[in-house]
Amino acid sequence: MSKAATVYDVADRAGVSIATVSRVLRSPDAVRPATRERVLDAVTALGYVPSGSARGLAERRTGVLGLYFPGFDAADEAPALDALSAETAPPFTVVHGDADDGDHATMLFLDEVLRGAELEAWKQGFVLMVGVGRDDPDRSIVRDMAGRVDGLMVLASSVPDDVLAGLARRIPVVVLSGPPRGDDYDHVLVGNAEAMAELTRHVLAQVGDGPLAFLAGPADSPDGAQRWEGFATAVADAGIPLDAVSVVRGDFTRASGRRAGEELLRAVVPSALIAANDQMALGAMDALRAAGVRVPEDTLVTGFDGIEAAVLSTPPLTTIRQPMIELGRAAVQVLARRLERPDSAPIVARLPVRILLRQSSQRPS
Amino acid sequence: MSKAATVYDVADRAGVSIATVSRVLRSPDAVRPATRERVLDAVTALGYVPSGSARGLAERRTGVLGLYFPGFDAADEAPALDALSAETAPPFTVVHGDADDGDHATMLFLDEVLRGAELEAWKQGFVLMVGVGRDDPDRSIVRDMAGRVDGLMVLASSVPDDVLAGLARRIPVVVLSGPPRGDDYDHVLVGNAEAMAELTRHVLAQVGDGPLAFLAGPADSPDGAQRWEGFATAVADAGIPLDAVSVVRGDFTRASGRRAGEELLRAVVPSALIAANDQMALGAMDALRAAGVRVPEDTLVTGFDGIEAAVLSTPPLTTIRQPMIELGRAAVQVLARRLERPDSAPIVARLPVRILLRQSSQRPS
DNA sequence: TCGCAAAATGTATGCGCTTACACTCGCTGA
DNA sequence: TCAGCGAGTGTAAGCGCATACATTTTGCGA
Repeated sequence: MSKAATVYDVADRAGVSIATVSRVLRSPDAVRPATRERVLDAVTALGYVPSGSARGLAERRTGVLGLYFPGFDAADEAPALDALSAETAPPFTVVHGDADDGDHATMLFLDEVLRGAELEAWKQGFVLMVGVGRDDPDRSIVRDMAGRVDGLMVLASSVPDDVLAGLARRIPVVVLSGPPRGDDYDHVLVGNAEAMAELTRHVLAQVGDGPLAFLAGPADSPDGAQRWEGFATAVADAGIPLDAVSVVRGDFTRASGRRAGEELLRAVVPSALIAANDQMALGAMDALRAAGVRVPEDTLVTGFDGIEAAVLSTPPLTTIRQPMIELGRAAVQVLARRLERPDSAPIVARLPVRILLRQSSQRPS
Repeated sequence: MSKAATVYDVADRAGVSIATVSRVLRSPDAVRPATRERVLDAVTALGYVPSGSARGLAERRTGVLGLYFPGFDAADEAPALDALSAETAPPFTVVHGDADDGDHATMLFLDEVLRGAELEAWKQGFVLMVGVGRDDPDRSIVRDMAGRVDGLMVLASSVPDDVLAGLARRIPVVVLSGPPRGDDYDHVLVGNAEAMAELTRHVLAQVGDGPLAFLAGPADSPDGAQRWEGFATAVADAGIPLDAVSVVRGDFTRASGRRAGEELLRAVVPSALIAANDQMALGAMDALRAAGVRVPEDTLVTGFDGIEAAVLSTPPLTTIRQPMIELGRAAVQVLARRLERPDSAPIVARLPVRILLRQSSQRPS
């Protein structure tokens, strides 16, 4: 790590000017093969790696795209870890039984978005920088990132409107999966409401006007709202009055789904139970099973998200899978396009959702 | 996006020199409150965001850490996606049944490492840049990253030795979870072998010298090798000759585990079956169940990885969970330490693994 | 052999910021 | 009253690279 070589060092060693060194790296055929060889030899000999900062400054573009996520509260309360003094720790610990991991779900989705973004960024020749939103008054990660990247992708509502507007004055911004708002931004949307409506129709087609139940998410969840909306649309379209539907609200956890299921059963056994996410649907199925209600024979159940546990449950849970990987990829594509055509009209890309029909929603014939 | 304001613009508007602007941003109390106000006003008015490149160049450090992963082959063959022309696509598609997602597992682990790294990077005031290794002859992402970051974390064997050595001359490098090799690098290790040995002892304590089976991974997998090693150590220590163990090799998939299980059963019903990963263990349990062999009454089974399906299986599968989040966090800590003390001796952090004892390995009393 | 266009290389400037150093004040203590 | 001082601010020199433009070299035809 001896002081990092620069173009000057390479130029010296190869007996050329720095311009030639730069050219060898940027447009190799602009320099005579013999010279090129000399330079490349010097490069490897010195272990030269061009400074991204200097490059970025001179080129006026960094080749980096930023992806900004809302924070996972859970992670912030992570226990302190001191790897540096862990030398004396035992190489393993034994755990009997298992604590429940809790709200893993949304994190997994974000991971997929990230993977998609990384993949596409690579294809387009960009590098990816990631940031997670945490409520830090003075040190703002988004601003920080905005100064380092050519374009920014933000998950809906992870950045306050005014801040976002400020950043958009400097670099292109694309908003992921949130409703178009301030709207000079580019957007990538997912048709959640439409898919939920379709799934609801699928269920209604089987249960006719039997008693219907909806297991809603927290009142302040935008996702939850969208899903309710799709459901409500389909129900209304079918000519069923919305107040004929039993609506119970949970908090997206399996436990809350279980409680909701028990609550529902005290009144009536619904012909179909549509949940705003998989965890709650699974919890409700627990409650149904405990009460001796069979799924799907007596009650149809559907979820939303497509978590792994949904395919492993008995019966397997019908659900809706958002194209998270594609979401990430699409965001990068949109951003790349925007960068090459800064003045074109705002782009809105809309991605198809996958409805996974499984046993829990198929009444046996 | 009107041409991005610079320090000069801000200085002009505030009626000060650029040095003062810089000072307001870097060390606010070095400037008189009144002046500071004027500058800050100008900053917000212009939507000024400092250029990371210029800053990095002047400061000779970027404040960015790089995390480099081995590539997921699966992702590379991802179908083309053209989000920009998707306007006409249907908002959803319906899928009956479900394709198996395949080797999700390792990706999930990497996601966790990433989360850990991001969390810790934030705590330490860094931003994170991620890169995925893909075999691209000319365009090398690692080099690219190396030029943009203050330090680099690489997953074991995702970077050829010679390349890594070159990069290490420029910036600090820490290697994650791989055996110490070239070794001037800092390392973060996980005691997989030790944990596997301990788990094996736990099993041996119950089955005595009953017939033992080991379900190995592919011959070329370093992970698989480590796990075998731990197992072999414990077996040898118990005075059991290694050739008394039935060893069957799989490829880490559930299907291969199932085949291996069937193969084993043709010879003998083992008292315990220790698998090199969860997928194969689950596959083997499928085979055992199909053959009417009860777990854990007749045969104890253990896995490795701690995937979600392992806790959902019947019976729940005993397994070993690597501390992936901590791995990421530790890597950042090590790197941060290295950056502030460039000349201290190579750091080796060793993280404890968690052994999750569940029903599949507990002979009922 | 010489002349000239094209190819190859060198020179010099600027990208936007940090920071060492120089400078200007308004005060303090002698 | 004035030297001396420190706080506050300005000036200017890079940081390492890309690149427009100037200069040299090469290749080729005459």
